[in-house]
Amino acid sequence: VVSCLEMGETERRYHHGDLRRQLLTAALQIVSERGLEGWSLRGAALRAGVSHAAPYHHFGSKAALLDELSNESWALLAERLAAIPRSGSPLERVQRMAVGYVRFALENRERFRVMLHRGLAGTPESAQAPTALVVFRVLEAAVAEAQDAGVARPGDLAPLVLTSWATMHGFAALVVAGPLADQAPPGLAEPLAGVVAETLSHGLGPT
Amino acid sequence: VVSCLEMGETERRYHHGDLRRQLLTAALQIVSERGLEGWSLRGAALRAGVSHAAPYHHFGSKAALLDELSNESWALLAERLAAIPRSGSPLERVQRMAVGYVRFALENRERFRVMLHRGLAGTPESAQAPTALVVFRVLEAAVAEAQDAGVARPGDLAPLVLTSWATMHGFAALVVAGPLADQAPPGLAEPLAGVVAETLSHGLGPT
DNA sequence: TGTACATCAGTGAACGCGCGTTCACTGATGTAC
DNA sequence: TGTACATCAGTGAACGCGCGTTCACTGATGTAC
Repeated sequence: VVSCLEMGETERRYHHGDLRRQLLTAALQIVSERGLEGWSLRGAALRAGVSHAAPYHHFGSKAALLDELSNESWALLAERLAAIPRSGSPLERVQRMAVGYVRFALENRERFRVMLHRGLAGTPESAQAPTALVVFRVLEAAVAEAQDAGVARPGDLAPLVLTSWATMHGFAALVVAGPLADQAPPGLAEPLAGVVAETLSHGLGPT
Repeated sequence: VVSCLEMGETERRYHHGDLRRQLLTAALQIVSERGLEGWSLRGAALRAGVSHAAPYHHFGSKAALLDELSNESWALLAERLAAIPRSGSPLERVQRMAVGYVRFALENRERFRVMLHRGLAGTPESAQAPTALVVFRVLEAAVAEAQDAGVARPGDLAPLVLTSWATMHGFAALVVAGPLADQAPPGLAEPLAGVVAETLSHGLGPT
């Protein structure tokens, strides 16, 4: 008997335990090719090489799959921001986080679009918020360190964190899925993110 | 013969010249009730009290109606920002623009959602960009005035404008259609926008 | 002022499509004895 | 080590729906003479 884990990537069919993952990446691919309106559960199943009813053994509904994709992406972004090393001033770290945020959005356009989409789609966005707030926590910790080091303005933490998040998120949104998309040469967005991050970090500094 | 203009609001049927407008507001209402996925051309026609084929005399397609709604909303926002009076320091005006931006998004949630949606939806967002960039121009002028007055950091204008736009847009997006929506008590968003705007304006200031 | 006519903005029937979801089924898997 | 059996993860047919869009039509409108 050959164990599941020893089977080749493509020859797995029954009970491979991988279909869930494959459906998620299939959905992501379709989104990147045909846009957010263009993807369907059936399409994802087809691309995963499986009947259109199969997804229902892994996801309760179309929306559930998209939610999972969104939550996973927020978590990925949070991980990435948290992994930014503590070298130099804590404010410089926040600055690097801003650039990392934008780079994440640029490198994972579909993921970022899905993340934005979930807030937009239904009125009950209850499922998304908790995961996305992990990003807030990561930023909060970084800004708090800057305050402790005396390089950020003292006082209420929340406004500083919100300004940081807003600036990163806004720039990413404008550039990846907003009016600034395809507006400038592709290589320009990241250096621009750099100077935007500088301006932000200047704004966080003491008076 | 009774002229079109003299007819009552509801009794207009043929050639009233108003259906275009009615379809737009109907679409907006449906979006606010059922979300962006929930609206349809047929639904808008129904709500406007007209057959489902009638819209095609005013809009080439479903997407065209949505584009018009988006462009109109961007223009509305730009107008509103431009109308903010020049009292006090030019930086304070930018600050008031940030608050106005967020307030616009909060007061016109559906419009703002449509604006965000157009960037997300199709890959060819060619139609949206030009109108949306009017907002950029308005901010650009305001920040330039601050530079001229010596209250904003001298040098490249673009990074300062982009940081401003990103911060306003990001905060609005987070609060109206993002993870922060329905996260805090409704009345909290606007004062928060105030302090975020302060932090932003501090960031624009000279070193 | 009256009449003929082009144009305009509606109507309603119809087409065709892809979709989400359900259901009874079947074959593979892993486990208890 | 074999065997019986519960469970699991697929299949394919089917349901029903609402949608965007097209088309031939018709009645209202405004205009040229």
